[in-house]
Amino acid sequence: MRKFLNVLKKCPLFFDVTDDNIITMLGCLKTKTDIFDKKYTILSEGSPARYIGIVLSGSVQITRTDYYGNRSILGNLCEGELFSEAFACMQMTSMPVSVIANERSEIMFIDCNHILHTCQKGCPHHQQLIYNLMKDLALKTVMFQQKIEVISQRTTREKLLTYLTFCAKKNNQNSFKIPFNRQELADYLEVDRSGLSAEISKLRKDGILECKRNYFKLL
Amino acid sequence: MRKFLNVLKKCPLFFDVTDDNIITMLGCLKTKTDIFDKKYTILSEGSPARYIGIVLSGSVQITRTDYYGNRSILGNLCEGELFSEAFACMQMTSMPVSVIANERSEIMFIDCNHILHTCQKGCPHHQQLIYNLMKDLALKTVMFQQKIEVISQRTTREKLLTYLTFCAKKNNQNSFKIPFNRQELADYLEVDRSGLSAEISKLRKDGILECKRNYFKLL
DNA sequence: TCCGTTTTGTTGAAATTTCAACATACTCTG
DNA sequence: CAGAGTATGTTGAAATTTCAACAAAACGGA
Repeated sequence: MRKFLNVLKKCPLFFDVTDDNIITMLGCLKTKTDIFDKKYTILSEGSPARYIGIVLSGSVQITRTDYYGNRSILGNLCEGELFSEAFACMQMTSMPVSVIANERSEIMFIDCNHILHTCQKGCPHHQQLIYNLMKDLALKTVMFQQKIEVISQRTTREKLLTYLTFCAKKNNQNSFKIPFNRQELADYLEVDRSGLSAEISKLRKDGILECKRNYFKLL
Repeated sequence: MRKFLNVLKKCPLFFDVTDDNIITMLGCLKTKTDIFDKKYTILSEGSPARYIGIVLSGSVQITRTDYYGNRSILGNLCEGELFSEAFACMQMTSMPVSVIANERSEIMFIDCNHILHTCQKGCPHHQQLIYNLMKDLALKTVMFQQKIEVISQRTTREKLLTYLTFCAKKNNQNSFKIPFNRQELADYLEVDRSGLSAEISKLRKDGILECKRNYFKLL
C-alpha cells in the first residue's frame, strides 16, 4: 500500500492526516484493493452499496442507463478521488449507478462502517476522517448541482458552453482537456452526439472556441 | 423553542437525540430563528454560506436563475427539513442558489462551525449530530441524482413520468399531491410551462394519468 | 505502412420544444 | 358576488433536437 501513499495523501478522505497515521489507519479500516481492466464494471447498478471506493490509479466513470437505453454519465473520477461514498453512508440496498473503469485502474475499497464507527484502538485521527468524509459529501452535493446547472440549459449550445466555462474556471485557463470523447461528452450533457458535433462546428465557425478532440480553448 | 420540539424531533439533524438533549444542545449551538413572509428571499444567490437552515414551519424552495433568465427549481423543503447544509459545511463564499419562502415560514439558523467542532462543554450527543449531518448530506446527494435522472430524460413526457413515478414511490401510492403549481413544476423539470400543460392533457387523453391542479393519479 | 476499427463530422427528415398570444378556469378580496 | 388577478390550457409557427445513415479522420496493431 505504501507505493500509493502519495495518491492517498491527496485523497480528500485523508486530508490533514500525517503519512504515518495514514499507514496506521489503513490497517484499522481493513481496506481491500483490486485491479480492473479497461471497460470493466467495478460496481453495478442495483447491487448493494457497502464500500467507499478510492481510485488509486487510472480513472473511472459513474454511469446510469435509463429505461429507454440512454446512457447518462454522472461524472469522471481520477487518482485520489472517492466514489460511492454517499450510497455507502446511507447503506443503500440498490445502487442507482454503475462505476466503470475508463482504463486499467487500481481501486481501494473501505467498508463505510469502519469509518463511521470509531475502532476499539481509538485511532487519534479517526475524527479527522469523519470530518473529511463530511466535507467530501458536501463537495459532491455541489458538484451535482453544477451538473444540474449544465443540463438544465435548454439548448445543446448553452449546455456545452456552460460545461466548458466550468472547466475553464476549474483549470484557471481558457484552454484545457476534458475527460470525455464526443460520445461521452454527449452522455454527460444528456444530448445527441451528432447534434453536439454539429454545434461544436458552429461554435468554431463563429470563432467562439477552438477544439481538437478532447482539447478545447475558449476565445 | 420548546413549541417546535415536535418539529425538531423529526429533523434529520436530531435523529436519535432525546428531547432533553435537543433542548440542551440548542443552547450550545447558539441558534437563531426568524420568520419570513411568503415569497421572501431567505438566502440569496451570491451571498456567503455560514448557516444551516431548518424549516420550523411553512416551506421553502431552492431556486437558481441562470444567465438567460430561466428559473430553475432545485427542490422544495417542508417542516423539519434542512437547507444550505452542504454550502455551510464547505464554507462557500458565494451560494449558487437562493432560498425562497413558499408561504409564511419560521426558520432556524445554526452556525455550521458549532456543529462541526465540539463545544467546550462536550455535549454527549454532539457526535450524534455530526453523524446525522453526514447521513443528511449523503441523502441530499442521492436526491440530486434523482433530479438529474428526471431532467436527463429527453422529452417533456418522459421527464414528467419519471418525476411522477418517483413521487408515487415516495408516497407508496399511485395518487398524491405534488408541492408545485404548473409553472413551478415546469421550472423543476426544466421545460416550458405551456408544453408541460399540453403534455399533461395528452397523458390524460391517453388514459395514463388523472390530474387536478397539484393532485395526480397514475393509472 | 497498410488495414480494420473507432471516433468524429455532416446532412436532411421527422419529432419535439420553445415562444408568444390568447382563452378559460380558478381564487381571493372588498 | 363581482371583479381583478393569478393559474392553467390551447394553439400554431419558428427554432431545436433527435435519429439514421453515411463520409471523413484518427488510431492501433500486424
